[in-house]
Amino acid sequence: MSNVIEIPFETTLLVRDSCLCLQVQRAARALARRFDEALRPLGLTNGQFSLMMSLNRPEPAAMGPVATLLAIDQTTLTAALKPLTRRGWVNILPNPKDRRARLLGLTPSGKAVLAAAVPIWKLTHAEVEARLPDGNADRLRKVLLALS
Amino acid sequence: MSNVIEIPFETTLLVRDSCLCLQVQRAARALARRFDEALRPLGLTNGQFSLMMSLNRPEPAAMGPVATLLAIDQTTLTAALKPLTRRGWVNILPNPKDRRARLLGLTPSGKAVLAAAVPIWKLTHAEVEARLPDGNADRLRKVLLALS
DNA sequence: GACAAATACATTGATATCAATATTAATGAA
DNA sequence: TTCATTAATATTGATATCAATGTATTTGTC
Repeated sequence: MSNVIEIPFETTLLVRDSCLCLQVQRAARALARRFDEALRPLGLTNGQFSLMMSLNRPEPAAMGPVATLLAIDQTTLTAALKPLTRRGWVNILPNPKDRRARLLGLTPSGKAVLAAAVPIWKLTHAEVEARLPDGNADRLRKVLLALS
Repeated sequence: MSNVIEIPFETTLLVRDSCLCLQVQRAARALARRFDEALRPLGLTNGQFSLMMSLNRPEPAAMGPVATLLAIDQTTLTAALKPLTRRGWVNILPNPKDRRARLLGLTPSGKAVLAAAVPIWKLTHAEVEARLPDGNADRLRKVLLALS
C-alpha cells in the first residue's frame, strides 16, 4: 500500500492567495531590488541606506537600539557594520560610560554618501508611492507597524 | 575649513516614519521570525514552507515560474533547493521536453513534512491576522500585490 | 541545415539573516 | 567584597539574496 500524504491543491492556492508572511516577503524583495538598483551608483543597498540613516543622530547610538529600530537581530547588525566600517563610512567607538558597549556614528565620507542618497531615495519612494491608490500609503504604514 | 555635509535630523525622522521600503523590510523580518519559530520543530523556515507549498501542484513545476511566483531571483531558487533536496524533501528531474529545464516536485517525505506544517501555518497565520483591525488583511494583501 | 539570438539554469562572490554560543563587563544580593 | 545574574556585543555555521557571469539548449531566420 502507498501511504503518501497528499496536500489538497486548494491548500496551496489558499496559502498563495492569503499568506501575509509570503506576501510581505515578496513585496520586501521587490522593493529591495528597486531601491538597490536606484542606489547602486553610490555603492549602497537599501539596507545599508536605512542603517546609515538611522545613525544620523545628534548623539552617537548604541547597537541595541539601532537593531531594535531596524527590527534586525543584534548579530545581523554586527555583520552589517563590517562593510560600512571597511569603506570608512561608519565608525565604531568605545563607550566610556560602559566598556561593553560601542558607539556608532557616521564619518564625514559616510555623511557625504548618505547625503547623495537622499534625493535618490526621495525620487524612488515617490515612484513607489505613486503606484498606490490615494491614502493607501498611510494605511499601509499603520498596518505594517502592527505586524512589526 | 570643515566641509562636512550634515544631513538634517528631520530627514532621518522622515525616512524612519515614511519609508515604505524600510517598513516592509521590518515587517518581513518580524513575520519571518515568527513563522520560523513556529515551524522550527519541523526543521522548516518560512521561506522553505512557501517554496515547498508552491511545488505542491498536479504537474511538476519548472524553475522559472516558481521563482516568479515567489518573487525571488532564479539563482536564489537554485540555492534554496539545495538543503531541500539534500534532506530528500524535493526532487529535481530532467524535463524530457526541454533538456535545459528541470522539473521540481515534492517527495513523499516532503509531502509529509509539508502536511505537518499546514496546521502550524494556519494557527500562526490566524494569530497574526488577529492583530490587524477587521478587514485590514484583505486591503493589505491588495496593496502588497501592487508593490510586488 | 547553419547560426545568431534568446532561453533555462548553474556557479561564484559579496552581503544579509538568524540560532547557538562565547566573551566581557556591569549589577545586585549576601 | 564576592559571586551569581544580567546585559552588550562578537563569533560561528547555515541558509537567503542578488549581480555578474558561464554553459547548455532551443528557437527563429536565412
